[in-house]
Amino acid sequence: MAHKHDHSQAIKAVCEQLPSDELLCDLGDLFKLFGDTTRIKILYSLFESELCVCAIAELLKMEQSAISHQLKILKDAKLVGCRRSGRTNVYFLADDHVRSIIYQGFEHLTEDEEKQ
Amino acid sequence: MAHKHDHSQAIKAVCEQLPSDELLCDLGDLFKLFGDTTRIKILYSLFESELCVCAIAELLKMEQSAISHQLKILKDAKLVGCRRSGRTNVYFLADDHVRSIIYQGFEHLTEDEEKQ
DNA sequence: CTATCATATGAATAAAGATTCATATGTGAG
DNA sequence: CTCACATATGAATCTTTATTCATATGATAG
Repeated sequence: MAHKHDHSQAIKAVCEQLPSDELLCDLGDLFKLFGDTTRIKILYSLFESELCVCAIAELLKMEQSAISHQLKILKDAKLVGCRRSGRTNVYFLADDHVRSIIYQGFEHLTEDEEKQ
Repeated sequence: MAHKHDHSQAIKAVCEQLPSDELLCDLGDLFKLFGDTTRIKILYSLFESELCVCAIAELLKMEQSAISHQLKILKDAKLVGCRRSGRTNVYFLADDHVRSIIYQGFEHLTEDEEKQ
């Protein structure tokens, strides 16, 4: 064994409660999507209304290409959906979970500030 | 202007709803903490009971050093707390928000699976 | 005190990821 | 058909970040 004091009981107990490795990885991957400023801003922008790519780029003052790349990631993960309208592509939130996840994070931050 | 069709109205409206840049960055940074498999596993392990470093390392079959580094990140972000007990350091969840944030992500994933 | 266990930490390496640039695709106007 | 606009995408670059290794710190038992 690598260590001297025994916690096999504790480990065993926790181990039984722990979700599968695969689910835990998926969970990490999900939060990773929210763990980038640009993507958070994109998602937040879509809270109220759907938007086309160049509107988002203009709003965030970023290059269209950067936005497109991030939108692709969000779309692949099915956090946003996409619809053609004329020659623009309109993106929208695909899921209300996006709202609630961001909302939880928001709550955490704002409550922290109150404590200070 | 960089583009031709006009969405200044939409941009203006969204812009007013958007939280400050600083808050959005903080939000990204918060989710970044959850966006790593090791950290998610650590947090999840602490759901039921507090644990010392080497118990977590053994549980996750990872090196003590790697766990320590991640625990530092989580502690600096105040997602976990730490208490000395003899010569071991015992870590615990610092905040119920951690549970609810992870829970929301969990919900999203499991509902997705139902749809398939 | 000293030896040993538990943990922390700095530096180095490796891997992942975001942005940019150049260019391709796709669509509608004329 | 052709042009211009909107978007997508591949490759390259730059940054960030996770892990490992070596070692430092800190605490208790004897």
